[in-house]
Amino acid sequence: MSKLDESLLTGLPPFSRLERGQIREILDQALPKRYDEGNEIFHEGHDAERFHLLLDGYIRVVKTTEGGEQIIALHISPGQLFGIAPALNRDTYPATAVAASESLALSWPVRMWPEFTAKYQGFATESYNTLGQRLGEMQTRITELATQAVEQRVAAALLRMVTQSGRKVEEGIEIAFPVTRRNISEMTGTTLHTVSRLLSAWEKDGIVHSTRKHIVVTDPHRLVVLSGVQG
Amino acid sequence: MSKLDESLLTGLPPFSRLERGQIREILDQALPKRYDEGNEIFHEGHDAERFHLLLDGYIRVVKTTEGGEQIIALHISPGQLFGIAPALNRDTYPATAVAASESLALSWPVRMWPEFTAKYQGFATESYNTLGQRLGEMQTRITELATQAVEQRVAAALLRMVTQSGRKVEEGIEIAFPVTRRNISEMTGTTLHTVSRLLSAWEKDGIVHSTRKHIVVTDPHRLVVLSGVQG
DNA sequence: TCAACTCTTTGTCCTCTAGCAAACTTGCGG
DNA sequence: CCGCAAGTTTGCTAGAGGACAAAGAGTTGA
Repeated sequence: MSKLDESLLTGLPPFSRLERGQIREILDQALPKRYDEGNEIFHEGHDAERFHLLLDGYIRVVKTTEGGEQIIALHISPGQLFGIAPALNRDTYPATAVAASESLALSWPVRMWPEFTAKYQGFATESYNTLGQRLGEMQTRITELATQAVEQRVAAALLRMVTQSGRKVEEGIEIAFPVTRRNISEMTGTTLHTVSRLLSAWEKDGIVHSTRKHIVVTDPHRLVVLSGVQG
Repeated sequence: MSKLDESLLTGLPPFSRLERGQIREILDQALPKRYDEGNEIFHEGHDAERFHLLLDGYIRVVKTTEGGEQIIALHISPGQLFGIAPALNRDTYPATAVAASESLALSWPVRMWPEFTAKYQGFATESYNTLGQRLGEMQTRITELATQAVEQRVAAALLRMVTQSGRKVEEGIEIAFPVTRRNISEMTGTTLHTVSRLLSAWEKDGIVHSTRKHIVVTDPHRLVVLSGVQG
């Protein structure tokens, strides 16, 4: 296997404060792996053997209820750590990670986590920052689910995806990974039927343009209004 | 001010691995404070100047939406840290903390957080454990809100409070701090009206006995069934 | 090129529960 | 002891959105 290039990690928050030599060390111990769309990176309840860093693609972190319904806990974008159970002293993964599109990730054995945090100044700090942000996002979702109507939640979910992974195209801003109506319903706690109706209505109003697994937001501003954010 | 007794901290998870001398040091720097029911400990958005440990009583951590609605993010029981913004490198409190009953808490300036985690072996570990648990609880609530009906959510909320703070009385198990119908609605994303109707129905079925601000669960098992947990 | 899937759209029905309104109860402060 | 505020109960109504059903469209693979 050829050596990984150091530029992969330079500039990513968890590693931004490290020196070249340190990054070299870290990379030499990383296991890179490619995942096709739909492939699992790890599974809920299984032993947390490795922690991961997404280099390219998108990951959905999913939880399955006793009733068999799925809900999407989190979207991971390139540059983010995920499956960081060791940071919380957990020994199993609390959810399942699935590639939303073809993805490339590095991973390390969990036993290296203490070493990373102790040895590399700033790694722990950045990791706990990330954790804090996720805690905040979850809080936001709880609030939304508890107080907002379905339409607002779906609008907010689209905006979140656009913000996190929007790529500009001529019509507007496109969500950079495949999303189905069902996926959106799993993010917002509704049914795919309702999501479909909403998207159809918004399409008619010229707010979005959507095809199969593919959504372009043509009028982000009106979506913001729909999401119910006070100015 | 007389010295605080060391036994206050001995046995609490964050400090369980410390020696007497260390506990003495920590206590000497703590500021104890009493709060009446309804008093604020800290307010959302304000500078996070101190982190806190609840010794006695119960704390509600509350978030207010733009629309003015409140939702209860978290309940804190004696022995738990709260307002630990510094652990996540935040410099403002993400939510408001209010005493649910008369409470006693210690607090320390946030600048001591790095010292605590560095100096006292196990403090950081235990703190991040706590954080992991809270993350898990939030995940559970998101799942509930997204997939369960109101009745199941209210049943689950009651059970959670009973588990966290249940005290045995002759009729059954009593929630150890004052709770209003409105409070429960703020935990479950419904209205106080609906909660009132549910409690009335359950009272009729002999599952709970409730008075003003006060709830006793007389048949926990049937409540578990209502909450929809699969066996 | 056909078959099987997966994803999407649309229609209809019906339940749950939010919203509104009003009365009642309890407890506290003056 | 009274009056007021906070908390609770209950009735009524309308509407959102879930459940079910069925058909259409796009993709994949044999």
